Amino acid sequence: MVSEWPGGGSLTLSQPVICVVGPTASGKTALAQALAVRLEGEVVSADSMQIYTGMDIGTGKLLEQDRLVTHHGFDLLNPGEPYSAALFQAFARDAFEKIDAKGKRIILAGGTGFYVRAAIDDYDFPDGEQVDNPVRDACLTYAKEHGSNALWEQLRQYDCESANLIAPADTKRVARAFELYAEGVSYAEQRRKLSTLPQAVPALFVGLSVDPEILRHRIDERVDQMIQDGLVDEVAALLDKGLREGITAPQAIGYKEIVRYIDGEISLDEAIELIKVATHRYAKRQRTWFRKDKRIHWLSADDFDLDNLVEQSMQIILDTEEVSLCISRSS
RNA sequence: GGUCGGGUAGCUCAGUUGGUAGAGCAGCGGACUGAAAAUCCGCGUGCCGAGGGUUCAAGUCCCCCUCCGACCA
Repeated sequence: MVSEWPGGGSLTLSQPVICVVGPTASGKTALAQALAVRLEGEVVSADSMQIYTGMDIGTGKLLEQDRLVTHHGFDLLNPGEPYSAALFQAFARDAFEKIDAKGKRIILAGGTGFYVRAAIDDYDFPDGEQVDNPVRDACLTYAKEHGSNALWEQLRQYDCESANLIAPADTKRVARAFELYAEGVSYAEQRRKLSTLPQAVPALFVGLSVDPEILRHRIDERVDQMIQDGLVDEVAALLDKGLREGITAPQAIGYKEIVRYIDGEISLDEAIELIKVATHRYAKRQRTWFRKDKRIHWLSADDFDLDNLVEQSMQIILDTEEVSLCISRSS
């Protein structure tokens, strides 16, 4: 029964999803796989960039020959195709049910906080155009011609409450609020539900935390390693596969900078420096995002000791399930 | 050795006719319901290279020392 597990949930699973979260370069990939091996499970990757075919080195995707268990969420699309949190939600839940039906454990490994929440929590994405939304295009065109402030003023005319929740310069959200308005949905109403959003899927969370200074060094080394591993060639190959035409993929750190280098806009050294800085900032945003989620059990990964982290994670998993059993017996 | 630049926030630099300093980047904090590795919001005390002098008042003018760069020997 679903309600036996923390958070309850509307998706019926025999065991809770184990979510491994944390900033980039914290070791999520390794820990998730180790746990999957230990628990006879499969890994679902909640990563907005690893879903793209051919984006391997720059996304830190686990190499095919290194995969010891089945991984889901890799290589779903070509870099020219757009994607969204709503699409990931559907994909992830479908994967959850299939893995669970096989009697296997589900490990969700995610650096994309929004995707993790979309998969686990009860986010309700209204029906509508998944991609290439005409309302969005109209908004972006309007903002381009009249400025982002003018677009925001327009939103205020139609949906004042939502407009007040969004910064005028945050064009993406202003446009999104317009899309929702066109579908008869209030952005403000959606936002209001956020704080009390229930879980839709039974889950428990393990987070890897790394001292910011240590993580920064680790990131720098990882970026240098990516260059040595052939990131430039990888990006060059992707240009022939529509990387420029995409909406989501060209935003990836490590890719947009190398494209500028290939275009002769900046030197390779400048590109490498930009990648490092962008990754530090990304890690910072991930820290902020996950920090506020009180469900997460944090483990220190300052000095990455996989066996130790697996043991600590197992303890958290066992403890949580014991508590759940007690609750279900007493109720 | 000489001449000219320059030494101001972690970095790159602004600093008007002398009134004890401010931008960008980084960093830090935050937001986040269909692009999220995206988008956006907030946070700026630092012996103004050292010492001395002029002045009510010096990052700003004068002297001297020191370091870096360029040029001339």
